[in-house]
Amino acid sequence: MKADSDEMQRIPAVEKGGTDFGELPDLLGYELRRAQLAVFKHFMATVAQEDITPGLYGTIVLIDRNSGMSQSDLARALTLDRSTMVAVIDQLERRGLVQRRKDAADRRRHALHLTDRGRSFLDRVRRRVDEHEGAITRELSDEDKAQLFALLRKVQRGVNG
Amino acid sequence: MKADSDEMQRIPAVEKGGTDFGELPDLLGYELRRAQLAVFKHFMATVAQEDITPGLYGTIVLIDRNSGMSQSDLARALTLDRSTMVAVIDQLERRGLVQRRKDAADRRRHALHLTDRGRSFLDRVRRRVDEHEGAITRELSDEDKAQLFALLRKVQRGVNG
DNA sequence: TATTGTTATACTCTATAACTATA
DNA sequence: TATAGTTATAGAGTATAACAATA
Repeated sequence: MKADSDEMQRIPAVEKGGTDFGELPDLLGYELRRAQLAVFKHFMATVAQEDITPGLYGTIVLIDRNSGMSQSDLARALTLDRSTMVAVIDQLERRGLVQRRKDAADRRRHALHLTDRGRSFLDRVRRRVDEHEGAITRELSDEDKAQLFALLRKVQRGVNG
Repeated sequence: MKADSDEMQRIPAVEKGGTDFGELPDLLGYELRRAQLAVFKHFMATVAQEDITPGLYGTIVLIDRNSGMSQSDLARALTLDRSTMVAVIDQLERRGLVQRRKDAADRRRHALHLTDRGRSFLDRVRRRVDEHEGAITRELSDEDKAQLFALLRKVQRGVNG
């Protein structure tokens, strides 16, 4: 099951030769996709100088909070295959943000740690991400925000549960 | 901070060796992503017999509503490159759902139309999609739904506007 | 010149299968 | 046997660049 692609979008009132091709139905999936895409784009613009993606950011946050966790732990936490983590950690290590350390107790494992540089990178990026978060929710009151989070979780409960 | 607070997003409770690696911060992007992923998965499961994706469904809906539109029109409506549409329409034509017709007025254009089979396919799938929509919103009251759509659009306005 | 459809190409993200080294 | 990390490979979805036909 893949193809979690970025193709589901509502029609941005496309005017071409005066023609408007209308919108897709009022489907929750469409609206979620659109919102998510817009937020993703904004994230990327806000942290452009740092060369990082939401996924990479999440990875670093997780390693910071769970120093010593293994790549497989991380893969499970992110619902990714462990083979997928390899290139991710490769990249972060190449950039000097993360370090793989042989786990003494279980030598199959790579204990993951942020480097000093990784920590200061995280601090810096976190400020940007906070800025981003403030910007994308600027139209929302505190109550709106709470409502939105609650509703999104309700949807997830409905879909899964 | 954290614990199983209702307001924190949980990483798929990864218990491995009794270890829980915690959660990512309460970021709207994460929550949107998770909800969207869950909904996408549910869509795919619901229409599994029909071999269609949300993107393909949207394409067919659009062609149905705008018979005769060109591939470029469609690309603009979906915010995709027109080169990307080629393979999409190829597939739908191969499956006998869509037809390319030379536009008499402008012979560069391919006027797109659903075939009879395409229309009955759409009818069939639409029933499934409605079913899907009902299922994923089953935890939501009508008011909740209206709220959620409104909030998602508010976010988009905040991000773009 | 500009636009439509097309091809060739490439990039990102992800998965599966199979290998190795451990356990 | 089972697990951790790795590699090779594949597939989906997308974009860019360039070209022929047409406007």
